[in-house]
Amino acid sequence: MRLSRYFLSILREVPKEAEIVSHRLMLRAGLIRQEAAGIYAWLPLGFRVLQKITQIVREEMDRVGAVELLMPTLQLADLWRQTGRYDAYGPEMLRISDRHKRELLYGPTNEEMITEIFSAYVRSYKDLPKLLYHIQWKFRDELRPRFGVMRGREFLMKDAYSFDVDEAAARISYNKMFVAYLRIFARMGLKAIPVRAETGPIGGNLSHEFIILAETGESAVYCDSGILDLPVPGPDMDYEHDLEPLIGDWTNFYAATGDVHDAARFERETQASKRIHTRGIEVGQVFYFGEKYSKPMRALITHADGSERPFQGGSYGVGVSRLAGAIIEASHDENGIIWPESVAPFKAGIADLKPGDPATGQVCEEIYASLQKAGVEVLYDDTGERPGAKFARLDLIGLPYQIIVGPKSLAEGTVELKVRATGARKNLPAAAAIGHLAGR
RNA sequence: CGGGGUAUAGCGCAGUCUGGUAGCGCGGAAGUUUUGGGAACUUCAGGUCGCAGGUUCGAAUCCUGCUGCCCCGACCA
Repeated sequence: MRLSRYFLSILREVPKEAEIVSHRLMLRAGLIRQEAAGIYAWLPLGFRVLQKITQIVREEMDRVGAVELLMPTLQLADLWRQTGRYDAYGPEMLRISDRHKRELLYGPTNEEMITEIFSAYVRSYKDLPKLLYHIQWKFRDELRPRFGVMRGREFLMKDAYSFDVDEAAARISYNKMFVAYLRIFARMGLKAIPVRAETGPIGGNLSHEFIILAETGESAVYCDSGILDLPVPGPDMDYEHDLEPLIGDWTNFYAATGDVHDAARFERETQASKRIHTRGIEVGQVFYFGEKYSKPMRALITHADGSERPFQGGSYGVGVSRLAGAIIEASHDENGIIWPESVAPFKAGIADLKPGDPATGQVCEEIYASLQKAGVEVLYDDTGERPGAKFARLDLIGLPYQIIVGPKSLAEGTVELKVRATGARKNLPAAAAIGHLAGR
């Protein structure tokens, strides 16, 4: 993409309303624009990031055998009345009525709807287990939205739902999702740790929150450093094997957020040298809830013995739009964002330091064409800005690599390749720079 | 929802106390000189001063009501 034809407007000054670093950088780098409290438009550069995050989530869901569908944002109030949640939910639910005075709501979640859909088609134990998911915008009318997309009112979520015949089977589904989550966050360059979460009135111990570590995170985190060194399963992970031992590895270490932290237990279970106290951001939760929805909604499964029983359900959320902010919290410096390559809006930026000069222009064009041909996503700064402005802008938007083409290095037959994360630069011939980015 | 702020050009702000017909910086446009870490100068464009009433010869400024937005707390993916 040529920057001169793109739609990108960066801000030099910091918008006043933004308190935390990710919010400031997202506004400054032209990723988002606030349209109302907690409601944002995703500008082209930000939208690309959102798409990258979405795609990683999608790939990992597909890998565990989850099946994607798409449910609407608007739901009928009557559906929620079946579980009593319409009245229980409170003012966080955005209630709407249509021209016929029919009561609707903008969905804050979809358990009722997926249960209704599932039970309309599936009756037999032979059809289980099933995992379904969708990636959709949701709305919660937060009293006080803040932190940009980290806590908006409208937000993009991946919600997965599991359907099983009994608790033992449900646990298998839960474990699959647990492992998929480890992979999702690792692929985004994040250190994520599962933390045992409150399960509310349902009971049981099958709920974990996934916290990514970021020093500017919103909640305190206490954990055993051992959990940070655990290897995340690779893409060849066999999800059909027994995952209990693996889950055990990840859940045996002490890990807690500030609100549930037990200092005495922490000291008892963790050696002093391995105690870590840092901060983090919740980006996902996995949850087994049994018959919470299937029972009141009479979503019954016929078992082998002829009996009919509600299915055992679980739900698994990932805050997709929140992740965009969370990744920045975890990866930035004083000059701007440092995108992990997997979610970067473009892999590289090319800067022509002397726009109008035939020599630098031609080399830039060649590099641009070659990278495009090789399928490398690249943003070519072909504008007439001065070098300093181009450097500052590229650093701010945080593309992993910068190819800097200026008369100085060109006189020696080289261009400069800069790695955003480390600041490392080296001069090398254009062909070598292309080869480096295009992979062998 | 309690407490505290704030609203003036795309962004950051001054002007409000003491009423007199709107200003600065960034950003945008044009030109000249520049050109390896957010250039300098000149010129230009851009505002129903959040909205609605009221007081006044005259309101960004004073009064009343409303709304948006932000911060702290409680709450949350």
